[in-house]
Amino acid sequence: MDLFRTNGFDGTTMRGIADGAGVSLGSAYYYFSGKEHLIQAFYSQMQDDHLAAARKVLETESDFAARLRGVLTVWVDVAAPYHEFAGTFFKNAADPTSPLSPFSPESADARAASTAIFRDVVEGSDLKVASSLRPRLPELLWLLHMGVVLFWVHDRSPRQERTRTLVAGAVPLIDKLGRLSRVPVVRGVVNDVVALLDSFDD
Amino acid sequence: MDLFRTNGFDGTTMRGIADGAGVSLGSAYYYFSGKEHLIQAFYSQMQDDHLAAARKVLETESDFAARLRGVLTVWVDVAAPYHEFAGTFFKNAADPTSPLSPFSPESADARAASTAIFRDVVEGSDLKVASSLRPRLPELLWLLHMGVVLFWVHDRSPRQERTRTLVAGAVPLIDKLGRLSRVPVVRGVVNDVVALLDSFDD
DNA sequence: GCCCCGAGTTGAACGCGTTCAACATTTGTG
DNA sequence: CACAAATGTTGAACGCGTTCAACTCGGGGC
Repeated sequence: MDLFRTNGFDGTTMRGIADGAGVSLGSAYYYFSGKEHLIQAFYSQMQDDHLAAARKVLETESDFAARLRGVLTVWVDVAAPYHEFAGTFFKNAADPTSPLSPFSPESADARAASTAIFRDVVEGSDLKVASSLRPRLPELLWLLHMGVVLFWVHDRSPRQERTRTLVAGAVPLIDKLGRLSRVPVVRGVVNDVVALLDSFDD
Repeated sequence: MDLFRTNGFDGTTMRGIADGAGVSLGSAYYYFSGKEHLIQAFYSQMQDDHLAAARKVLETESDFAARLRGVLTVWVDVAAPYHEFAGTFFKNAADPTSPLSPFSPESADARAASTAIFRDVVEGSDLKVASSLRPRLPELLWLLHMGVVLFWVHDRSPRQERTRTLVAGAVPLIDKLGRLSRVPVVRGVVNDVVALLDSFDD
């Protein structure tokens, strides 16, 4: 971890890692199938930290907007230490053939765990949305989360303030949009959107 | 191009490229600063092809939905030959430190050219949207395009049919949403969204 | 005591992307 | 024409991720 933080992902060598761990190069490969595998460790560590931090938020907040904002903001906090080399980190995750991709079958568990957080965000709140939309909301919020992550990766502002501002600004809009989804004129389009999502469920 | 198509990005070696071109390894590096640079060639080639194909669509269609759908579908057509190794292609593009990232300063020109297509899509049509939204629409459609690209990269269906279905299904919704944006209740939220976008224009 | 098996360890070796000092060729100038 | 500067060209060399045949070693089975 120190090596990655100091030298970045590409700057850190397997030989350096082996040396640092006091083992030979070959032994490093005995325990980790490759350099990518080391990222997995980060990935699930971050996920666990986020889950724990999110739970704390969800214990204290009951308002939907506050819950959503809390969960998203807390992710920025948890991910902050890794921001510097998050680029090369997510570079590998963007490869659809990589098991690290958030859309890959191998990530299904992690994705489900993450979606569960957002299900909790919705279900523990008093949010009222169009009935057709409700069951789709957790995965849509997860997608929003992925969008925030993408923004965060490209965010060069100190302490990732821009990402925090984005979350603070976007969440009330999501909240409003949720309410709006029940208005008759809007509900029609919302139902269409949900129908489109359903059609991709094979 | 043949080599990339046959062996994928990682499977293609600079030595192989040099051999195939009948020059030495060193010469390959004289003309291309690195393997990444070769992707740039694809990138702009595809962009040019898309621009040309999009223009043809925009010459014949006047309805907004038809124009948008045409431009997006035509991209899938243009990109189809490269779909196999598009993964490793976009893997590098996802790195925010890479000049290949669609959000990087180096891609500003390409991004502007692409956004211009969508400006044409909007301005050449009879679309009526909330006045505040209109100037933002081109970049929002470009963002939609990036979403389609992301979906396309992960699309394993033959001939990328799923992506085409997505476009066919999503475009009418965008169209409806555009109309909806003028309805008083909705307009408020739309204005808020635009205000949020504006606030990130520093 | 002996043997063996499997878990753990090692560093040489491979192919890769990339760099670079040396060389070859073309172009411009007197 | 000469000859220097600019423009190409080359393959050896470097460091990297990764592989693998050879090795060490502890602890059962007889």
